[in-house]
Amino acid sequence: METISKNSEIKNLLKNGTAVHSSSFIFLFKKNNLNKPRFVFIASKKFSKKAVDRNRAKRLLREAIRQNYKAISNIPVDIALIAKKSILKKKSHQVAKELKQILEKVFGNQNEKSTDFIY
RNA sequence: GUAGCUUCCUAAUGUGGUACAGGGAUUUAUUCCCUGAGGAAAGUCCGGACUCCGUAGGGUAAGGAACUGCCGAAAGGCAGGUGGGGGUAACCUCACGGACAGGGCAGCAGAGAGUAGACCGCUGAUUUUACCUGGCAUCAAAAGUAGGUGGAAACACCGAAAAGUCAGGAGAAUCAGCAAGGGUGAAACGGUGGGGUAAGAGCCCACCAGCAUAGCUGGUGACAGCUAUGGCUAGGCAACCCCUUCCUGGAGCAAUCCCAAGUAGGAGGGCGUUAAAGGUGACCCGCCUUAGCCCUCGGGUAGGGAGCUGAGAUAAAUGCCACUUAAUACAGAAUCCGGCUUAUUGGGAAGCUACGGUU
RNA sequence: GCCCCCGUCGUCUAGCCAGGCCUAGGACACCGGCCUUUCACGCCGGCGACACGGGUUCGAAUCCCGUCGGGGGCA
Repeated sequence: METISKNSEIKNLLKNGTAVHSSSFIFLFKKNNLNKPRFVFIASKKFSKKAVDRNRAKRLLREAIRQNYKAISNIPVDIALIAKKSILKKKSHQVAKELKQILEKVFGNQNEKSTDFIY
């Protein structure tokens, strides 16, 4: 999976992306010009003072994406996942399940051809 | 055996899947191999390396350090010394130059809080008292007073008693001496005993504590022990200012250096020359302001690289699911080292202490 | 990551450097009472804090050390 590397692109995504809230994270997405998805995982210092907590939150989100990567591997979209505090109490499979529900809600069935309606 | 003290070690180079980062080999669909968080990586409390700014000498200011020895680049560590505090003990813990250089502080209480002080108290002298005890005297004085009688009144007559003196004691006042005792306080200018004295006091003496000086012994040293002599006693706070000795230039890898789009602007040169742009204005004239285009130059933004690593990223890698086990907690590298401090689980090692039992 | 600053009632603050008068003052808020037909204003009274743990000192909100929490700057 590919991450977004430029600071300006991330700021653009955070400013103009569409947000979907879940209990343990915020899902932000925006169409890009590539033919594959890109990701960014965010856990700020405000989220937790401890570096361990921030690292764990980002790993949980990355693991959730990895488990659901097949479903969105062809969709050209930039995705930001912003951690919420409650994610630290959850197991990895719970987070993956939450992400799966959101992906189905936003992008529909991955076999469906037209994803344009969401934009 | 139970309870405890001290000093340490260890974080599966675990197994099987499946992902991630860096490197290497092979190939250019790839596949394989190696390496990949900590004892605190943390707090950023110290010190150093490194880099830039400064010219770094001297002085001032500011900050820091301060018993001894060893190690160390320094912080700091280890061992020891002296003096406090805690624990039955093993042991733990705190402090460490100077208060005769100077300034400052000490509420309340208390007589007095700094070369201080006299409240109660102790002592002497003088004065005094209708006090007490004892001796002496029973004269004088008190007194012709109190009181009584007579009288209308003036007045006349009768007519006491205590308070005496000396000595001692007691009380009071004044003056002086004292600092032993009481009491206040966190703290009041050595302790005990004897002599001494009007009463007392290092006033004198003995012993003890402590101080200074000298000597000897032990120790590398801080210091300890012993002996002699001296003078009789010296208060607390420098984590208040301060004094003495020593140390410190400032900033920090988001430091710093290199490469370097686009846009705007700067400098130089050329072209252009009364056109153009902007403002005023509903519009025109008019008025005001400024430029335009091209080339070159360096500075420099986004971005990239170096700094940067036998972990070494730059939106930032160690994850997830099972298994075995005592293996969980605290917790995650961003320039690197050395410390300090704080957080913390399970297992293990060595030495030691107290209590109980057995031999 | 590196470097600074600050913690006092519910809130904003005074006191801190220069220790004792601090059982910590003031304003707003809150509670009760008075005033008013009632509310507001006003008056009176009450409740309420030195971030935490050690140390220095006779004595600490104040001085020293260590934790915890909050805020800011630097590309």
